[in-house]
Amino acid sequence: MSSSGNKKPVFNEAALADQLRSVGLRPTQQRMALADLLFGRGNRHITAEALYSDALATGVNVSLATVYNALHTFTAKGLLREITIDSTRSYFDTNIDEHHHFYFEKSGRLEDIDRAHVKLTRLPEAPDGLSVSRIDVVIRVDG
Amino acid sequence: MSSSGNKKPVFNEAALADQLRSVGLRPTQQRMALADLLFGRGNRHITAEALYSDALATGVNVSLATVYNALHTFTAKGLLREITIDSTRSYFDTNIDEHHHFYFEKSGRLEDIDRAHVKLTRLPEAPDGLSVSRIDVVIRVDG
DNA sequence: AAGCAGATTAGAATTATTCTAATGTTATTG
DNA sequence: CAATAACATTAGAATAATTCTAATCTGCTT
Repeated sequence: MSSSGNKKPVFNEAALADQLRSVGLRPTQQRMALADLLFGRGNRHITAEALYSDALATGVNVSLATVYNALHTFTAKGLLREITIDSTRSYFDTNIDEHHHFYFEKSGRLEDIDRAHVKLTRLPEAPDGLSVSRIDVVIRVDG
Repeated sequence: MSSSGNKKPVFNEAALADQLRSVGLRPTQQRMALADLLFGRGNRHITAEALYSDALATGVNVSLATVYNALHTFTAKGLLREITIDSTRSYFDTNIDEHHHFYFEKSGRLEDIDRAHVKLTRLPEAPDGLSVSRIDVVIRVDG
């Protein structure tokens, strides 16, 4: 499957494998295939189900449970960022730089907004000496 | 149940009923009781399950389905605002003024941030002449 | 008071996700 | 380069949150 599959990886295999190893993950067949789908074709905002469909469509042999495992593991290792829009829509964003989002309510699509375009001022202190782990800004538009 | 129940409403019944009627909703027993729990004791960030427990605890006879119905109806009528933090945590906020939130990751609690404390500048245009229906800012703190 | 639209209900159904425990794969070690 | 241990994958069951269904009930209008 790896060298003669019907969809060759967009990224160099060795580089992908190294990226996984560098965060302490074994470059298994499934992770390699999913990582290629995720990172090999520009930034994506993708749901678990959609990635699973993508994988099946490209002939990758993987179970839905593994897709969830991989997405959560990648997120925990900082390779992805999870964006929850509502209780039935959770996206994994391959752009891990600090940035924000437009959310198109009709299509359910997300679009990145560069951090330079949103400035937060007079931000209150995190109470009690706690530290801020993340700031999410979602701009919902009605289209 | 309404006038001699073991928990009297904090709000004046007639005023609550008028509030419901003014948005086109019948002031039924269940809605009145839920509205009182929601609006009769200061701003709240509450989940459907928690409101259901509250209702049972105060002797209100209501089903979980009705709690969901009421929360969604109230939200659609603009009496509540729904805040989704992650796929398993959806809160209904009785504060419908424009404002933002701290989210305490350990406790799962939300806390309001007044709009005056967050300033968004250089906000990009909504694409295509679409209009912005809402902006959510969530600041996650690790405590 | 009657009738109807709207509301409520219990329980089944659905959806997204996680768990379980058996099997398979990768990396290491000698 | 075989044995092994640790990690990963899998199918299917289980769970959790929410929604649906269809029967019953209640508030409002006449």
